Amino acid sequence: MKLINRDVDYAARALTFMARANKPTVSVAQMQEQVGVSGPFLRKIMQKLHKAGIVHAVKGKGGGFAMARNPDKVTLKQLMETLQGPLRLNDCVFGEKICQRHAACVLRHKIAGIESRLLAEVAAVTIKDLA
Amino acid sequence: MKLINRDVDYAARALTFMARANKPTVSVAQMQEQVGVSGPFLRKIMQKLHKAGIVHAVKGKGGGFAMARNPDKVTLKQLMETLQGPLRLNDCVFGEKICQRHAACVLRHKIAGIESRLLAEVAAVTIKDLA
DNA sequence: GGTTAATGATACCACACGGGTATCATTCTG
DNA sequence: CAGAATGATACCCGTGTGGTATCATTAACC
Ligand code: FES
Ligand code: FES
Repeated sequence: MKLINRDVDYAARALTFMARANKPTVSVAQMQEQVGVSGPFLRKIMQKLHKAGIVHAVKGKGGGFAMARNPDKVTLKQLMETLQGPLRLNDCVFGEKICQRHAACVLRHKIAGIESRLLAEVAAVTIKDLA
Repeated sequence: MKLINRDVDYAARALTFMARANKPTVSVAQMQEQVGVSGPFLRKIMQKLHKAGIVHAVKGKGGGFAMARNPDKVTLKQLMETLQGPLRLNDCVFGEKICQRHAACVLRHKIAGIESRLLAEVAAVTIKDLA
């Protein structure tokens, strides 16, 4: 059971790096050594962050990426949602069609509670906390 | 990100069934319809639970499985550990060898905190709660 | 305007894992 | 001995994840 995958891990590092850098833009080439990952792979991650509006990108020579919001406005939860898909820990493994117990299912109920508390926790961690 | 997988889900149902049944032993054949899973698959799960000492097994005609402890002594955490491996949400994705920052890493620190609270939650849910 | 340095967009690959089935061996009851 | 149950394995297959490669596009600088 993984809470976060590598994408999220690398993204957290890259963003932390950017937050500390305090430059207008940071290129992948400048980050890759510190982050400790190959250039192409890091680019793919940054592109996803770009699509999600977490960073903005400047193309062309001298370009790179920059944070689109303040570091304390970017949460771990957002990174997880962006890079590993929507965060539903467990809706019933069987579709609601098959499962008659859905409403009454105690296990699902318990897990829903755990889930909501977990989400609150990952939403409370920001890049600022990491930098 | 899945909190529990199907094995755990089915196991929870099967154990709940057994807890309510209150018979000396329950065979897979008796459970499979209620649990909603094929016989062979459920057997594989039960065998793992047996190895883990959560149920005991009686072979031969008239045999089956029975809970080895009281339902309030079997926790969701134990099922998860048994059926999906040890529960470390995230030790550093890179081995400790590569990662120099291990001790200082803020992200790891945050996640460790989240993890311990999550484990406490899954350890608090017992089969008795579900039955 | 051409070269170079950067991102954008895809397409692809290889491996591990999860979910599930099949098969044969073993043990107990009657 | 026959039948009913678990024990132990071995296998399969679809999907997800980590990672690479390639080409297109944009902007700066000489
Ligand atoms: S099994 Fe479907 S909700 Fe519990
Ligand atoms: S990256 Fe290794 S512990 Fe943070």
